[in-house]
Amino acid sequence: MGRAPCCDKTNVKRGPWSPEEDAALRNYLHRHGTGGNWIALPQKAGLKRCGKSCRLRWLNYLRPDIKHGGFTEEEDNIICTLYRSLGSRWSVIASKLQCRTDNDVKNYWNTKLKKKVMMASAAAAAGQANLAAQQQQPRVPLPLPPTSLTYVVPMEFNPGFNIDQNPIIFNGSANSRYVISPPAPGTAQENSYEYMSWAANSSNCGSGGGGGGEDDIHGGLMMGMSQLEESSPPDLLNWYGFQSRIGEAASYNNYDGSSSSGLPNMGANAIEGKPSHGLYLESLAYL
DNA sequence: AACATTAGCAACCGCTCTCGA
DNA sequence: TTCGAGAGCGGTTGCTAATGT
Repeated sequence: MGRAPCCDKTNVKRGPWSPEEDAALRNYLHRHGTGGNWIALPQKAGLKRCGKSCRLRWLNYLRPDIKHGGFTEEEDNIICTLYRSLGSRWSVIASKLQCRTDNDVKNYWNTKLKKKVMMASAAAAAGQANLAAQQQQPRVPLPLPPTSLTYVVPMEFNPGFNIDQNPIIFNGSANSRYVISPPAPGTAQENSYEYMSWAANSSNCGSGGGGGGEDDIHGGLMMGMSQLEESSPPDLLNWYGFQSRIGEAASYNNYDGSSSSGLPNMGANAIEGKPSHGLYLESLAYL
């Protein structure tokens, strides 16, 4: 035998509240208060609702001292902090915020804030991994650029390379702000074709967001990326991703459809026999 | 334009807690 | 001390609007 229901479910209305019902409940509570008994309230107020439903409607929606939506950054921080220490004690968390209900806080967490926090922690974890990788291997000076290339970026030797911090390229003008943040060594993305593609298309790669995409892979050695078509001014850059070994010739497609071959410049610090990866950035405008 | 999917949120369900008889 | 009614709470559902295909 289970617990007795709080009301006769067959004789109560369920679902969304109408404006008339809201008005009836609001008027009754303004005149009489709850009287300490929500169960008896609906009958007195002339509502065909369960007492629990009335209580919920009042506490979560009709109460004059509550606000909905528009959570501020400060409220986000409070919720996150309290959630970390208390868990899903929504009523306690809501009590620390001005004019918020537990239901509102709970819904906000489940629909928005949780995702926001997860994305932030994933980004932080990736950052930590990158940092750890950088600390693990000593930073090696970038190789000298070959004549036809503005720069060579062997990620393997310089995983923290950030073109933003190398104003030698394009003097940091608005049209040439290219940032490459390689994924952590050992991850699936590291040096992968997909990553190169991402780098060429990512909004991190400059004003205009790239749009280049990638050319063919030749011999599994060399990846040529098409120029960043949408960069401004156009034809400023060629990007060539590469993956090769010292002494191994590679062929690759140029963005214009022609092909080239030869020994990729692996830089003075390349390690014999060890695969290396990177991006060439070729400045057409500055050659 | 039509349909499918997703996001947001109000409301419900059922369990636990509180308190008075 | 026990019991039961009502309140409180957190998890879940289901509806609707927005967005994507």
